[in-house]
Amino acid sequence: MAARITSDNPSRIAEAILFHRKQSGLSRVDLAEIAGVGKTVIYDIEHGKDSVRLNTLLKVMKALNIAFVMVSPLMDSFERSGHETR
Amino acid sequence: MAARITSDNPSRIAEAILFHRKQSGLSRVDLAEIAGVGKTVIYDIEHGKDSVRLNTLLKVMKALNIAFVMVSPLMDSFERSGHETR
DNA sequence: GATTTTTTGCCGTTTTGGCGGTAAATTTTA
DNA sequence: TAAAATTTACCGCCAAAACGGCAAAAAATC
Repeated sequence: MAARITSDNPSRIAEAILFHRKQSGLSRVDLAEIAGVGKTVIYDIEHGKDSVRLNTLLKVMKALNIAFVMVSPLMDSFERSGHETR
Repeated sequence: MAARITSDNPSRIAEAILFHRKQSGLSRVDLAEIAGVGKTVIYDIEHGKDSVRLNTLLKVMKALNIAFVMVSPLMDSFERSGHETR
């Protein structure tokens, strides 16, 4: 239920996006339209481009029902300091 | 141990990064140098700019020991289809 | 297996993120 | 509480991300 991504292996994002798109039976154009982005950036993401913009990736992830989660040892106390998880 | 971020509330990234930087006792310049990015982008991230580039954010997150995780119902079968979590 | 339809790959243009420099604000220290 | 040191805010320039358009490749249909 979780694919850990670091700055060492951001290319796994590519694989995950491609996998989810295929499972959803969508073409790149379909996904681009649903996500509200251009089709080129879908191509870019699936080819491991890690310099895509965060908001663009988040839109694509949302279209594929993938959540972005930040994990760290300090995150517990962060969330307790007034920032709930919705 | 996890802060869920969606494309609806990417501004929580800002809060999380700020919190971690402060806990680490780092100035923006310090963090920028450790992460290997410019100081301006630290400012941008902490001010909720969600159009930063993914690789830049990943560098900053790594410097703060924060992992990026993708979560979805399909992720289990994705990981079993030949893509292990390292 | 030829034709049609769909999907993918990539190019040129426009828009914008990231950078260093510098000023303003804040904090520290004497 | 004034001076020094540190941190934060923001500007203009340059490199590059995102876009639409179109060609090539692949898949579907007959």
